[in-house]
Amino acid sequence: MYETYRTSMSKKKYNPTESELEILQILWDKGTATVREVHEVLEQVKDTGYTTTLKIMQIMTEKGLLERNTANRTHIYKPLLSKEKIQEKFLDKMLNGLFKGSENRLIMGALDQKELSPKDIDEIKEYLRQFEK
Amino acid sequence: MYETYRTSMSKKKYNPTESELEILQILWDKGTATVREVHEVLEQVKDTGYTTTLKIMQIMTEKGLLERNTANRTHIYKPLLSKEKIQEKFLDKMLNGLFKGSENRLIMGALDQKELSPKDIDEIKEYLRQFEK
DNA sequence: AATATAATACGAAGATTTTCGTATTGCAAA
DNA sequence: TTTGCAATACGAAAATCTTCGTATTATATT
Repeated sequence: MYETYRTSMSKKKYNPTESELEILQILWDKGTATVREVHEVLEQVKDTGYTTTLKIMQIMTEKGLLERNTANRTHIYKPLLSKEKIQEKFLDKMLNGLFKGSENRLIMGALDQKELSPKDIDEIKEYLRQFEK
Repeated sequence: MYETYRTSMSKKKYNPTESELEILQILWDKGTATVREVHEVLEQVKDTGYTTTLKIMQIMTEKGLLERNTANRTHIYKPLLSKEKIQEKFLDKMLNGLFKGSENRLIMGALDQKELSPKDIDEIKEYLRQFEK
């Protein structure tokens, strides 16, 4: 009933592609969804066909990024990796790549670009405290 | 003497690929370099052939990512986009993509992952001040 | 029951990126 | 000058990612 091909990808850390990431974000948001549901959100942002979305989600399942319930004719998909996990992975890549040696530029850049709420600011200040000596 | 093909890519914001990014980072570091020099750094990290590096750098020049001085037989390459510009672009992508809605998780994640020096911390604290109303 | 609708499966074409082999040529050393 | 090495040019294969058309089948509608 539940499928999750993971043949030969067990350990290999898998990097979602651009398209896969878009789909993951929709699934994280919804928790669980059918291809149709994902596609309806996707096509508002991107000009793409239904079978394209389907195909990518099928491939993602093969890769072990998604799991699907095939009990009914209309399959229901669920992400296998948490948003937090993937965020961490990408962040790590940035810090050890593009921002290596200028890590705090990433932090300040983020502070610049986003209007953070006073609450966010406080949260960050509080968070900073733990690093002082 | 100086080449920079920019045919038909004038406005199109160009996204460096994974491999291109690796090369850019070496060039930002060195300021200017030959293919050989770039390749010698690259192959310490990655199993790759000389002509592969050459080819990619040639393509990058066509794309307008690099400029090369062909006065001598051994060409000298230089990045055309600043590290800061690209950093900003990627950061922007993260904030509007993966981290949309949880922007401060990016900041806190960055604080976690890197051991920031006390100097960095102070800098960030100082920087934060400007956002408090 | 017949027909229409909607879903999956799947192969293959397209597009992009990456890798590599080979040809050509400049330059230095013998 | 001849030989050998190092550099570029370039095409094409390989690999990966994306898109799409078509076939098949389950479910709903009439």
